Amino acid sequence: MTAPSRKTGAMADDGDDLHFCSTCAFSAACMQSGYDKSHLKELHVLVEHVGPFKEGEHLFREGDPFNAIAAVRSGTVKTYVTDANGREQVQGFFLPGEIIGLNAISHSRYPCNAVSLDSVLLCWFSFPTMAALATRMPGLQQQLFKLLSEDIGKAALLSGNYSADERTAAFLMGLSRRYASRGFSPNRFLLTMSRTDIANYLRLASESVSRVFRRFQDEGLLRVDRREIEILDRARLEELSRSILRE
Amino acid sequence: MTAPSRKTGAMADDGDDLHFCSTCAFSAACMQSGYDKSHLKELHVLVEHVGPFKEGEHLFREGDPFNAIAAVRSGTVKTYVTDANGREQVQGFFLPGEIIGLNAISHSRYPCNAVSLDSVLLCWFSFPTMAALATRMPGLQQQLFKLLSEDIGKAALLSGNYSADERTAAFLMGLSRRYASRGFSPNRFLLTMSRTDIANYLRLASESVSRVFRRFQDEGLLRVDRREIEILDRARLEELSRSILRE
DNA sequence: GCTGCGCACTGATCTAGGTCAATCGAACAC
DNA sequence: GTGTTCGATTGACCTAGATCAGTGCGCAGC
Repeated sequence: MTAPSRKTGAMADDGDDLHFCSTCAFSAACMQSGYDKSHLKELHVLVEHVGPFKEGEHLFREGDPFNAIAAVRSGTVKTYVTDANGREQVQGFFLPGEIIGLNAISHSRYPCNAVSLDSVLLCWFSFPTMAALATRMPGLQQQLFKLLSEDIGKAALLSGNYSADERTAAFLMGLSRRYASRGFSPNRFLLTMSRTDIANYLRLASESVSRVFRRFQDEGLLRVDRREIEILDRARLEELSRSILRE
Repeated sequence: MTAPSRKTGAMADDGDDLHFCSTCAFSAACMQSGYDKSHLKELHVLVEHVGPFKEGEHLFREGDPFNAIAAVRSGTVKTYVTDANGREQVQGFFLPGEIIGLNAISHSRYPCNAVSLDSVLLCWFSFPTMAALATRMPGLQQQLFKLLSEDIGKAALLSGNYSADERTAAFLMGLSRRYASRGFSPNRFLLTMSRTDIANYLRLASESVSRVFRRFQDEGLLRVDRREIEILDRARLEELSRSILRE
């Protein structure tokens, strides 16, 4: 929560027509929800644009008091906890447009750490303000319920007992779909995280991730060059990830 | 959602002072949230008491349209999905007082199956009504956010890569705490689910669950007799489950 | 150019837990 | 009582993936 170059009163230099940043999921949601100028007073304290965070900088740490959720504007954020034996358990990667911190509401503290993997820009949304606004904008309330509910499902995905191949395929297809939905190429993208991060996310050893990548490449499913990924056999990868991504 | 002996207009025979059933988490929440008689009109369609469901009967199935969340009044409910190879993945067990179906909001369909493990009584809460009410009762809205947020955390617990011992210990201590918080004995309780269900929940083979139970018994951590559990060395079990249950 | 550093990769082993196959035993029907 | 059934248990293997130990290699600093 200690952010560099914080801009209080977010709307200040964004122009009058853009009360939410273009990449935020809430933007559309709020517009659809009957937002109008009469809500402007709240909006002035609702959104706060911050960043850039440098690679390795923390957005918040486990135990920090919670009062805002964040939308990624650019870059990638990793959330993780450190378990009893000091091992890092990666909980998720957040791409532009995705929302971080919904799991912090219940205990009013962030239950995990969040760190930027590259140069990251964020919007902070004051949660109390958001909630207050939601009582007057049923569509916004519904959107929040929906986002929260989605995150329950996402968290459950990881928990099945799947093979290293299935996990890895699902990880790649998941990224591909998410990039595609933001208008990036679904078939060529850069991994912004290390093999170790991927492994900690998939509950594998980083060596296993290397081996699976290599085998996928040998079998013509994809091309891997360092952190560059090219999907070559989408159908086969979809097939492998079907049991995890469901449908 | 095809319920036996449904009572429409839930309040009918519950007495005027008890607009929510005593075991429902919402009961307290709504009372704290400024609930008063003026909300009575909504309440008449908000809650619907149903049951009993017999062992093995389904409350809902994957893909059913969602319009209500359920609070368990008595008995145990198991939620699960069936993966591509036909294996059952148990997502959770729900004890009296716990809420089922929050993960269905996002897609307006239940994403899993729910089946009763013994004789089950439920309250259904119409979710649209609940949400509408929440716009006028900020405390209720907050409570819903909190429940949803909690479920994200719960779903993440399973997903770590922990040993069979840790998983099993965490499962037992989790049950123990949940029973305790409902006023039951934390040290002696009956498992309402089969070894296979436990194994499918913990992502182990049922044989492994048997072996861990036996070893825990040999080491004096607990006494197991069929489905009866007695916790003997709470400290050691807490220790084993610490990395999963986190504090 | 060289050197050093940190990932990424690869190969050789090890092991936790899965799988397979019996056996046991409580609960129920008769 | 006697079967019968179905989950639980136990033992004997086996295997996916972890671990350990190098090796390779792009890149930054000089």
